[in-house]
Amino acid sequence: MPELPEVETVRRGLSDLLEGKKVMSVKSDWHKSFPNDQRLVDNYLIGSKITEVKRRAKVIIINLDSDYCLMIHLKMTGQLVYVGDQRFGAGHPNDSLIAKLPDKSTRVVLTFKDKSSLYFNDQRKFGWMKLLHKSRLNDEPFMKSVGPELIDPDITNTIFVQRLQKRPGSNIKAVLLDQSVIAGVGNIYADESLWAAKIHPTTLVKDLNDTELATLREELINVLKLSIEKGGSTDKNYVDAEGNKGSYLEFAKVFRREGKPCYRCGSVIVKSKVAARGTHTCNVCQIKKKA
DNA sequence: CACTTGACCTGTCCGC
DNA sequence: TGCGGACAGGTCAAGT
Repeated sequence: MPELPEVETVRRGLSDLLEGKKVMSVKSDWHKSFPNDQRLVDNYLIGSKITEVKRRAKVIIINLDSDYCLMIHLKMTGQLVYVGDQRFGAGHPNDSLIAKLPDKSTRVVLTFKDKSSLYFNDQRKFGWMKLLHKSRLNDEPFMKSVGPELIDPDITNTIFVQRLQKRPGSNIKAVLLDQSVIAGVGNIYADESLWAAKIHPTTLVKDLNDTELATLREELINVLKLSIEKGGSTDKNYVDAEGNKGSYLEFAKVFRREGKPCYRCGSVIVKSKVAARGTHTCNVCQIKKKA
């Protein structure tokens, strides 16, 4: 999906657009995208007002003024796009996307009292929107296992290193992608931060010293913060709450740059498979290390 | 237990 | 133009 910067960008947009909106109706024609009991939907979603839009790792949480909330995971291709009266305005930059909604990727539509709507689009149907009692949120499997986020200032380098070193025999990229170790990093920002830290993705955690891990942490934080500033990365599907694409990939150093020269040394960026994911590296700058 | 692979889906692109 | 296969930003369950 969208990784932490994309989800945070969506959250910020929705927070401005949705707070105070009263839900009037919900429509979904793909059960796995909206796996909720109709009675609960009728009693605790319809007629409720949105009070707050939060994020934890790559999950969005929309709090309602009932005791319930919506927990949303966008997975690979999910979008949450709000359409208000700009659909009818002239010259809006996103007219083309917004005017077409709902489209064939639309899985759930929430309509509000003021006639505006929130579209949950998800081409690949991996994502979901669950209505949960607020007190049960932390019983969800994802919430139970999810680790801390590096953009949280309380997560010191010591904590970061301790968490990674619980997986000494795994390659560093697989560990960065494991949400129970560190939350929010996905394929793009794993590749970007490893390039910046000059670490090859197949290097085993136990073969990295404290200096290298400290550098990796710094670079992860830099990459995540820069991407949030740029509104995230749009590779194919990702858009924010108003249908805008993110611009981070214009600044990417390796991701999707296979065949192009490394910005540091000029060698050709190559694509391989690590941890079952497409992986971009400069194999001159990023040497696989063995202790 | 630690770690890796397949499954969940649709759409697109590439080679034959 | 069609068809098969690989691949796509994520996470689980099931395998070794």
